[in-house]
Amino acid sequence: MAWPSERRSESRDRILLSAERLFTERGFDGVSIDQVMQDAGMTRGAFYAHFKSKRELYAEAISSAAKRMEARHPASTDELIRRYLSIQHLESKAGSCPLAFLVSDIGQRDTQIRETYTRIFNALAGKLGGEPGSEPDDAALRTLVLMVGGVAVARAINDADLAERVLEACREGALDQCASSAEQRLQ
Amino acid sequence: MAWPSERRSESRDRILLSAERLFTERGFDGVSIDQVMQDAGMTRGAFYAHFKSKRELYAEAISSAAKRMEARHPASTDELIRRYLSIQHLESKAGSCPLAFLVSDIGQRDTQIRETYTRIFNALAGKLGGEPGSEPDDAALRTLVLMVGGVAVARAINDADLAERVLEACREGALDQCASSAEQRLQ
DNA sequence: GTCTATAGGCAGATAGAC
DNA sequence: GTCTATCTGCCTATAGAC
Repeated sequence: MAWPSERRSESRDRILLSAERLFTERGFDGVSIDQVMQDAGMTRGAFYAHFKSKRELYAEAISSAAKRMEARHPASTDELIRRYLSIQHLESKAGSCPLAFLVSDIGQRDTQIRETYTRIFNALAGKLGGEPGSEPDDAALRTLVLMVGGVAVARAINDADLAERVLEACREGALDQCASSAEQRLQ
Repeated sequence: MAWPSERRSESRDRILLSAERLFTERGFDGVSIDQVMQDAGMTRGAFYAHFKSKRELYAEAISSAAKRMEARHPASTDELIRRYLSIQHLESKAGSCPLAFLVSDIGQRDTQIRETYTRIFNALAGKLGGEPGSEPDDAALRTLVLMVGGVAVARAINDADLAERVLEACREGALDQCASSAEQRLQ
């Protein structure tokens, strides 16, 4: 969902870009408006000329980060799974998926933010299986949980070898599930 | 791992119990020491007679919450999966699993806290498959990611029906995986 | 050990000059 | 639109009375 009636200034876009990166990396409480504005090359006072509140910025940043990811999605589902469940994604400082990086941050936020998260989740699940436009099927939900959960867990644990093994195990599981689900659809 | 050399006062246990519930529900930044102490029936000043810092309390609370869960684990793996991936677990105000509820909170914390999380993760993974004492196998890692990820995602999304469907899809996947993994071990 | 009081810092949001 | 300055409130942590 876009906000077509709103003007997009260059400053606004710079704030949003900084917010995407910082919020995804550190969560809502881990980032101050001051830090976002400094990263964007401005001072605090200018913030409220572009956004109503920190919460509004957070919701827009998550939505914008998801759109940016979507724009770079590979054509093949297999390739998407491989890139998502990779060390590169885990360690990326930009372009990370808010579904995984913020999954346990969202439950504490307000309705608008949780709606944004749910919309993004549904969109990605729809890409992974089921008829487009209708509800995603169970296999797609499982695959997406393996992707989101795998990245979230690998980021939490403090053991690089175990993190790699988690990513690999989930990658195999997700690819298997996708293959057998596509097979079933051909029957 | 316990701290056997430390005395356990009744007050200390009450603080810890409140911290388990509040931190698991709202995360590190979502809870103040004031709130924990009020919940435990004391005032702020008494806190530092029992814990060195908020971070220390957080680490101990996560560890303690995991131990409390473990003590109530059912004998059967299937039953564990069913209870973990249930609405009751999702909505429980106490006895929830910090692995799922805090998964994307942990990456922002210090080494001690991340080590605690990793240790708990390994312990639960070991219960789900592989030889006891050695490293958990890939199927166990996948099963645990489905459980942790399923609960985390279901908590994040703002759609009760979809949350139920996510839990159910993960439950089926985890039970299937467990069954076929046990089968393989018998061969 | 528990209390009240407070130090010292940082946060979100606003006001008004330019 | 962007700046500096400030209001207001909450936080962690400590000091000192009891």
